[in-house]
Amino acid sequence: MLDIALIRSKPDWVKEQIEKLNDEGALARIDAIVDLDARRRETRTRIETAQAARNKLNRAMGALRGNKRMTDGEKANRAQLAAAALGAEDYEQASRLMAGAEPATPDKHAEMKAAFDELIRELRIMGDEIGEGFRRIEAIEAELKENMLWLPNLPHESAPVFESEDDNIPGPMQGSLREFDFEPKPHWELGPALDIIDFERGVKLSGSRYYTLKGWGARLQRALISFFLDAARENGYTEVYVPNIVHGEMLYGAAQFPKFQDTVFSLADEEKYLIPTAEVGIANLHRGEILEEACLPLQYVAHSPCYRSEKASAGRDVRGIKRVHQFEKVEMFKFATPETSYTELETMTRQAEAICAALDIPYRRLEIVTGDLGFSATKKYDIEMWSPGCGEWLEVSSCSNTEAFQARRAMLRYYPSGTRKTRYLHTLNGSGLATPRVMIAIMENNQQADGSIMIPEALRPYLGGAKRIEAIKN
RNA sequence: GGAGAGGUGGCCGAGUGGUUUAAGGCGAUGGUCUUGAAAACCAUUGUACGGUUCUCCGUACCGCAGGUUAGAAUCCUGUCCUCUCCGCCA
Repeated sequence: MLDIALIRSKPDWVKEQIEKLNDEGALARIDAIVDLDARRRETRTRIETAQAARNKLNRAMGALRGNKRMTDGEKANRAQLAAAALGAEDYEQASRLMAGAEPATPDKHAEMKAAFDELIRELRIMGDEIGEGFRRIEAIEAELKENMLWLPNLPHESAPVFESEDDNIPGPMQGSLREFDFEPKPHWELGPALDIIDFERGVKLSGSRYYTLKGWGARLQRALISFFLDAARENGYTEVYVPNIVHGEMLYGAAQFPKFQDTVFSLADEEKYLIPTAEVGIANLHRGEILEEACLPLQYVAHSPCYRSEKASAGRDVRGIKRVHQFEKVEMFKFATPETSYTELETMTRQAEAICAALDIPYRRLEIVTGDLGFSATKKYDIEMWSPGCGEWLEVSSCSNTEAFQARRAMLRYYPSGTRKTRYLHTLNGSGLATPRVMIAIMENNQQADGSIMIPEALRPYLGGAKRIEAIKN
């Protein structure tokens, strides 16, 4: 979520920022938000003032009824006078009467019960009006929140302003392209040929976009996961294992919901969901807590399966394992102060690149332009590996700073050193890395003329020292 | 899955409808005292939102959500979670 105070104070500036994004409809929400916010504050101030008066009167009521120094006649008379004052909406006068501060005439004939009933009747009228007011505030705030939840994050000033993903700015390729003296095959041919990816049986089990890995395929994936986790740990990230099934609230916290609700799988008999990334769990780890600045930045890494329904991508990338409903990913995540978050983003991105370099696969960094930033990032870098079989660049990592966008939703805060004033943390996330696409890149780059695949040196310790996935002899 | 017990501030813990502030303790922070420290004593103590503007004031929050009441931590209903025992299970 954005800072409502920022929208309130600089609505036109916020609109200018949103115009840089490729997000139809977000702009119109700003005017609605400004209006709802003004109504919310006006109503809240008015109703809370009335509530303050009522609280005071209710306490005075108890004090009057229980007062041991007053005669019943005086109490009855005071109740009568107070009820009249309430009828005239003079709450101060009524309070003073009940507290015994104003003179009253003890009246032996006044009926205690009748007098108090009258007073209670006036208080009930007041209470009904206030109740109605709070219901109105709730409705306004629900609408305001709904609008806020649909509003994307604003781009950082350093994000290049262009329209779409076609304008993303590629950096120079790192590493060297393989030179093949044969036509390199795509992984959807290599996998079945080596009997390490079985598409048919995956489809038999679960339908399209599911697959099974077998033998070296399954082992290669497991090796990659271990390698990625070790690399992150060496960079100072604490390894965590998080639930793969979470409350919907966590998905709001990580800013998947409400906008991307239909990309997430939900459970049939519970209000819980399969995570689309381990980021969901990590981002909410410190939900509702207030951290001390001295422990920042907090760095976590987690491996998890990622479940994505991919409804919006029907028909795209239908061959192979580039876009599937279930895959494995190692996710890096940082909680940082606003002062350090952008240098932390650079560090994290370089760490993801270093993993690509260690695997000896040609890769490049893509600077994401404002029109392709997505919903929650202020600045983003993608890292792509070249796949000679598919003939395309594969996104294997995406590193983002969300500033306080997730922090406001999940209540992630810290006390700056020496103060007790809370501040929102900045959160950063980056894949490090995602397995199916890295496997594609390894298979397609390292394929040999005889059909075998060379295993990157960095992975060999995880595979019993094996150097190569041998072709099947016919 | 069955039975029982419970959920109150950073922590422990009191509080069964009201005479305006969730008692008390621990911890933490600041101060006094001291060469320094400890001890003792004094003071302070959460979060969000709104108003005010640098200091306060107000509202809400006692797991969560409803309800009863002029008034709820307290009574009622639902729900979630934790613990203990039993059953099942890797």
